[in-house]
Amino acid sequence: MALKIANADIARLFRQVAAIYTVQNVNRFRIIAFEKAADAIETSNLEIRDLWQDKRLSEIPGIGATLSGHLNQLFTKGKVREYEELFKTVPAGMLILLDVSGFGPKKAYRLAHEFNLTDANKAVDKLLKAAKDDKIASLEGFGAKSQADIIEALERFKQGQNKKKRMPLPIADSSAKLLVAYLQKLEETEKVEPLGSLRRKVSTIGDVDIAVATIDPKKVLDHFLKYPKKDKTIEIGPGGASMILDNGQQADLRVQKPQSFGAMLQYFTGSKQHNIHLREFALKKGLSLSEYGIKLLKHKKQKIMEFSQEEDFYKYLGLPWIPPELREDLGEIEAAENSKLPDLVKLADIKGEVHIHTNYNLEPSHDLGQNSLGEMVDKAQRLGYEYLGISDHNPSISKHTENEIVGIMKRRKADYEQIMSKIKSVRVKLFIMMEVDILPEGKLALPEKAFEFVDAVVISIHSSFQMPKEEMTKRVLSAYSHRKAKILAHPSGRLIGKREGYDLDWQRIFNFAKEKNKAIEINAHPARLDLVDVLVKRAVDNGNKLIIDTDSHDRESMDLMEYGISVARRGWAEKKDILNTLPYNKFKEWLFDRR
DNA sequence: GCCGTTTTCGGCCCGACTGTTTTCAGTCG
Repeated sequence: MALKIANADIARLFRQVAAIYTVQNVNRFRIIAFEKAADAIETSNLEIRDLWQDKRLSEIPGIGATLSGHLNQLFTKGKVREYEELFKTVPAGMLILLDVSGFGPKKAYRLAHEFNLTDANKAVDKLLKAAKDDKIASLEGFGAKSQADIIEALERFKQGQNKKKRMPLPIADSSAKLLVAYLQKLEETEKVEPLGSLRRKVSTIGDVDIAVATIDPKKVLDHFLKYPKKDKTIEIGPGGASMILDNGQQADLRVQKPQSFGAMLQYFTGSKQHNIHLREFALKKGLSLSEYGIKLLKHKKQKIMEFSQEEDFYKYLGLPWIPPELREDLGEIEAAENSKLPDLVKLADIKGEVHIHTNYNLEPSHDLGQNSLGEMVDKAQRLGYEYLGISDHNPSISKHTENEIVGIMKRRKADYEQIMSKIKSVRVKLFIMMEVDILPEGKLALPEKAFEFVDAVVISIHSSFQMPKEEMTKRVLSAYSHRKAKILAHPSGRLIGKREGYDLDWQRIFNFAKEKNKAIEINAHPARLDLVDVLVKRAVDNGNKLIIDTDSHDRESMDLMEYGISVARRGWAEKKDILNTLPYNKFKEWLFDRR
């Protein structure tokens, strides 16, 4: 059994080690190695302890033999012997100060040493008092301003204002779209693009970052700061500005002249690790990259080459343009070099979806949808879909007898068929399906006789989330084995920022699904975005078929398909990997396959 | 400490900003 240690805590530990090495002046590349590993762990969408259990630590770039050994100790014993020794060499307060913004290794050590901050719990208060007693300004290398900054940073830290919460992609993206539309209204705006994690379509976003290409930065900045949804301005500079929106999100704008917009876009899209790798790649070709463009190393005096298009920036390096969703340093640069970049699935490839709820009342154990079958079909038609599968939640098994449930199911099928026959000029074909709970013992919450009235079912877990991995895997596989269970919905059960996914042996799930021709769902619901991108990539590599659903409980939610597409693209999925890109006949063939 | 279709040894990204500085160190992204 692995001790439950979160990624954030492991990353923090590695950064503490890096900080101590920094003040000890050890080889700086060893320090960078710890920091790089911390970055990789912090941004990983998988729990490191799961990877450790599955012996997949080597998949995390930057974790080699030594750090694997350290993690081994950490998960089995709760601590790392080498680190314990290291921690004894510095005052304990130093490590706390590292969490305060503006404090790096040198400052944290210097002050912890100077004021003898050996008690971690009292370090912040003790240092704050020293600063207020005017004891820092007189130290060499410090001054009145830095003392005031320290006081402010420590007070903010005490109020717990250090950590900024990340929000689900769809939430940030809807703000970004409004802001982009607003910026486009200005004549001086030549181009607008989101930046950073927003452009890479990461599942969780910190700030809304946007770039504008313009010959008149001042005018664009003024326009930005007059945004009606602005709450307050944070800062203004010549190259950009930041504001807080009325929904509490932070929005940053960067302005750049059109002729060097491409290099800037590339730089601020990231990820950090992608950019570092790309610069190392460029160095070998004698080129130095920055947000301003490309320099030739042998002609130091030469003017920097500018790029208005990101495509040209990559092209100059001898690479095809790499889609932002792939820029995570997970092999995309090598793939680009060898012309092996995937042809990623697109929203326009989608021909239907099958995890849709209506307001048809079959007395389910979970929530009903808000719109009728007719309304949902109408929406599907407007989206240009060829087919729609209705997967209402199963009737509550505690409130009904088996015979009652069979009756409800029979009536629902008849009602749905009648409704469809009455809708004029309907092109969308209907699949009558159901989302069925996987009960704790691995049975499906639908009587066997009721399966006669569905084409296929989507199965999912809505209770008993805290089971050990082995039991949970058996539970899912048992339910998945039903001949009509074709789709495992929101497979990890995670709720972004609220609930971690449950423990599953993914390799076994994937292998089973592949063998039995079943699908793994990418659920596009804003709070879910589940399966996560890294597991999508693993499934794709494994040869699995996936399906992207919105899990809509109202017709507007069907527009959220694009976020499921984002997850699929981040998982390197192509059209051929996604079942609901198939035309109706092919899709039906798959849905009714009972191997 | 990590990593490898030019290396199992010898490399390892780039620049902005800030404060305390007369030329740079530390922090951040």
